[in-house]
Amino acid sequence: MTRTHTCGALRPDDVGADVVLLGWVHRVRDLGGLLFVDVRDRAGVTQIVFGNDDEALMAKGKRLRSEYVIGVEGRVQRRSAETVNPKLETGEVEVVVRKLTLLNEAKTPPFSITDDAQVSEDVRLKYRYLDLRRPRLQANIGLRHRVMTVVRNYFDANGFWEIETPILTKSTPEGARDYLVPSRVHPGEFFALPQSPQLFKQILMVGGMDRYVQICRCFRDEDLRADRQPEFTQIDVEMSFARPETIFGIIEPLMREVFAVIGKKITTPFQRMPYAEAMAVYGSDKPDLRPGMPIQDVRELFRESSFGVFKSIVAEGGTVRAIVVPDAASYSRSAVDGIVNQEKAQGRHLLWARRADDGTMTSSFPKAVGEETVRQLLDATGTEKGQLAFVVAGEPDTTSKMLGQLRLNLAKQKGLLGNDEYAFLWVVDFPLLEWDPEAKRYNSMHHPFTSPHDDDHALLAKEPGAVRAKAYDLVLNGSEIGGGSIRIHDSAQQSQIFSLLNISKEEAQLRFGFFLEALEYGTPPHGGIALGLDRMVAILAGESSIREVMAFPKTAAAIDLMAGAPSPVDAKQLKELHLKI
RNA sequence: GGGGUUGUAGUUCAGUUGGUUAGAACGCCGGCCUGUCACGCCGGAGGCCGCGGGUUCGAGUCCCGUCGACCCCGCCA
Repeated sequence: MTRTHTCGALRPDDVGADVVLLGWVHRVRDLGGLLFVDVRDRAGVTQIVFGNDDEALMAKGKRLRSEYVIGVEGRVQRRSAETVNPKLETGEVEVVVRKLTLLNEAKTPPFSITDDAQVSEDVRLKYRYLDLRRPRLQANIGLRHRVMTVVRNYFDANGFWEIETPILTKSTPEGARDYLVPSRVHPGEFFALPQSPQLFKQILMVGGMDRYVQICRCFRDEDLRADRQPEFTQIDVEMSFARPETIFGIIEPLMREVFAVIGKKITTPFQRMPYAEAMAVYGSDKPDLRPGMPIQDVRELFRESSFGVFKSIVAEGGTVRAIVVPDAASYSRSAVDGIVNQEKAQGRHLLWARRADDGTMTSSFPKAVGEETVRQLLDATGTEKGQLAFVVAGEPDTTSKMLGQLRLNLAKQKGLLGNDEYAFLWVVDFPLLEWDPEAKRYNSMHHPFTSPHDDDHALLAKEPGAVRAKAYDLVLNGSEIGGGSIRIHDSAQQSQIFSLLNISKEEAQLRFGFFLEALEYGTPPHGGIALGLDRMVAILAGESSIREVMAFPKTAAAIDLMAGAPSPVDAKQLKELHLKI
């Protein structure tokens, strides 16, 4: 039996044709002398009909159950006007069965193969092969494929070569925890799975490959989240002779093409925002611009104010910050108190002030502060009638982070995170280094191969913490979907950075010696970026977890519920690998 | 590592102040039914109440522990 059409293909034009459909029994409707079966495949659902003129055939049809795999030979027939099903793409026709072949039986599935079936995620993950049959995942996985195809074609058209890099590679114990693979041949030694092909792609630039791209799997042994899996897929990009603008100029049109896959037009160039501004105004290095509500600094109002608490915080170098909630008329006093109490439970003190629709001011500021100060605050923050301002005082960093979280929570509650809105943003000018107070030393914010900003070279010796990096993150709707940098191509500068990071020559040699040596053989200036494919596709699909766009994701405990991995192994295997548990 | 939500039939859930035989819907099985499409109607089966311990005359319900799922913080150069 050879398939002539998919189950989503037949239309009135096909009436009279003899066709063969292959697929799964989606639903059976047995009316006694008449039997309808919906046959489903990746493309859709088609109704087939058994009449009782052929008793043997009817009897065979009546034995069909959900998810049996069948082949159907028959003639396409137009449905009468009353029996057309407008919910089906193929609903104007049906196939009158002439021959039925049972290709395979199926156990009764634990959940029905429809999107409306409510199933807990552990059941879905255990029976992932059934979950994958459902329209939602079929659509998501199909979308993922189309995005990957667009990406490959785009980079090919722009002169990039897709080059594979090793999966078994060298552990570089900075950054995330490595997944290790023991070497059988070399007792006591290990490969690591790549956290990203960082060094290899840079060496490809040394190797004159000029433009590299790879849709590659990366591995990080860290705790999971809705947007983090231990293995995930990056669109990894590296270009010789690149400046940040070169990278933006390649990625922005790519995003246009990717979003065209779901029929969305996005505007380029994307907004750019220095890291410092993102932190101050949105309390995050990956701000979601959709809900508005920027954080405002109102410290000057309180420098000489009658509000002693705020005044002394400002005097000690702290700050006072606020966000204004629009359309807050619906917020009852108890709702506002609820928000304040929630913050209080986390040890954070939140004040508020509002203007009612009639202009009346109310606030949680102490009486002694006075109405005039509250009015100034509302004026300064632009809080209009029907709006509400939340205010917090303290260290700049803490206040911003707190208000940043609050604004996201409020936005979520108020439904301000439009699912059809795409707010792209380049966050630029990241600090090169961040101070680790415990270890009392600097760490790379991005990675140790990131080039310092041209204007900040002089600061390297004097004030390393103030040096900006030529690093950039691509942020979409509050999700970090990519990050990259221009790299150091000069081995002397690379050594300088290592010494700032307190990595000794010997240590650097041990960890990245091969890479440092490569830098000495005529390395072109270069830079790149890595985009998180899973996160990108999740946003395109409107999913809140990347598990919904991966065929075989792991649980929050990093377990594959279907395959049952990880699992113990034979003593023999351990012995060969020179391992003892 | 920490915080929160959660676990009862195949699935999703209900289950009162601790009290007879643990319910519903869908699914499943059987019967009837010639225009259904979430077919309908009639009947039936189906439970280690996650697991272990404790309190109690008595535990799905209370207590302790443990395991799994999800979300968040830490972590993720």
